[in-house]
Amino acid sequence: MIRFESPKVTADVVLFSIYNDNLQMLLVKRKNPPFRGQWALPGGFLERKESLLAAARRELFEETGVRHLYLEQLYTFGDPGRDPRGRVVTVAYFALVPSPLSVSAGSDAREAKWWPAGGLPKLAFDHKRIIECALTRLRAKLEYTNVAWSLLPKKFALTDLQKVYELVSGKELDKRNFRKKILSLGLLRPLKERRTGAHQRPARLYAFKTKKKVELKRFFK
Amino acid sequence: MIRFESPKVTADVVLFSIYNDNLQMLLVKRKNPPFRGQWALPGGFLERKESLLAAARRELFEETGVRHLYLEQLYTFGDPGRDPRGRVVTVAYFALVPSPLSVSAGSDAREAKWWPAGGLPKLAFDHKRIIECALTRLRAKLEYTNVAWSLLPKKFALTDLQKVYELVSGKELDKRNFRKKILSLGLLRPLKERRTGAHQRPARLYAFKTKKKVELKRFFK
DNA sequence: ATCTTTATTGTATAATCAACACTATATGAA
DNA sequence: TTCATATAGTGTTGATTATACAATAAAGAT
Repeated sequence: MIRFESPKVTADVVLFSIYNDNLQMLLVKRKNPPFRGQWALPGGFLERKESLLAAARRELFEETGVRHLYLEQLYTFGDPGRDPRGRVVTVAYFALVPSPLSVSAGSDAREAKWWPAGGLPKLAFDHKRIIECALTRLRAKLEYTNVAWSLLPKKFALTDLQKVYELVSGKELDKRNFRKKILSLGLLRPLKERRTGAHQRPARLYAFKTKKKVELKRFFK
Repeated sequence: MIRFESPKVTADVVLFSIYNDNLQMLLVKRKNPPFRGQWALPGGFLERKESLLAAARRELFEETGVRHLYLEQLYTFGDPGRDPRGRVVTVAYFALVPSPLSVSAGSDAREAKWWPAGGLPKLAFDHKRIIECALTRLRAKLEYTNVAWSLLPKKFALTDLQKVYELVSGKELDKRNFRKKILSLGLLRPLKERRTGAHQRPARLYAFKTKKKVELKRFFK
């Protein structure tokens, strides 16, 4: 029934974060051919007795040192010819970490770097397509789930949350309507604490009541 | 970099249709071990130089003779131990065909049969889980896309469309509100034709203006 | 005090959703 | 030809939700 040597299977991860007023993505520089020296998604081959999710988690940890994050399967890419070494089927994952995140310390020696979603370098393999797929998914999930909240730290101001929505969707939102809607969901707990900055009124901080995934009614517009 | 013999990759398909007042799914009886004689999803190993989508399409055609249908990637299952023969990664697809569909003529000699979603037999491998995943996807997509329309023939009455929504979602819908909403989308073209039945007023038939996938606002409730 | 910067709050209008019941038109039987 | 039956078709009202829009509050720096 098996008609040829099996494809190789990899797990690759599209990791998003927000800092510097930008939606950013983590890429690593390839140290081996093919595409040596080019930027690519972190990822690698599935190990024996390892689930796909575990492989994604392991690869990400090796590159970034990050262990706890939002991680879900994105899509599987398996067109013949997408890897010059031979048949490779890639199960892509989609991940979110709160900003700010220092990512320098990968145990893997590869260079890892955050890139703004708007200004990515030339990418190895079909990784451009995978990233487009991830961006589409992120924007879509923003509308009907609370995943975007994984991009924030434990304590945050409502303005921060609004910023996440604006940066990901690329649309400006009305502050009053945003706050009304978010608060009406009843998923945020206001904290005693405030955050103060230079020359401004201090902002009240909030925390999520739950870390669980929630399905919302379609969100904005 | 490759540490062990590669996993095998299969494409399996969860095919839905509606007839007999039921949401039905196509299963095939396995003629070889493992799970010989048990029911399973149609599918099989990826061929050389064949894309994942092409593999799903080919497997489905071999089992059912169906060529034109709605087909999208569902999810990839790769836990170690899900196939007793060894490591197998399955890319599952999700398919819809209009009813009624005669499916008897698979070129493959395997027995194929439609089963109502509510009364499935014991299934081989982890196919029960895959089917649950597909049902969840179908119900979700019903709410914010027009995919469910792939379950109808070219010409249909509004009652038929409502029936699709009711059978998939398991909820009864108000006839007046349903018709208002569907027609307000402007995606249906009323035909001259009517369909007549015994002892009843004839129903006007409609057709979809487009076959393309459309993203809708969240649909019912 | 005053200036600067960001935080916070409410209202009026429009659009959408949800609940609800009767009339219309065909067939077949009396 | 009338009647019974079965499904098709149609509007209104009240509730909820979405949108548009601008002034005041609190802190730090000078």
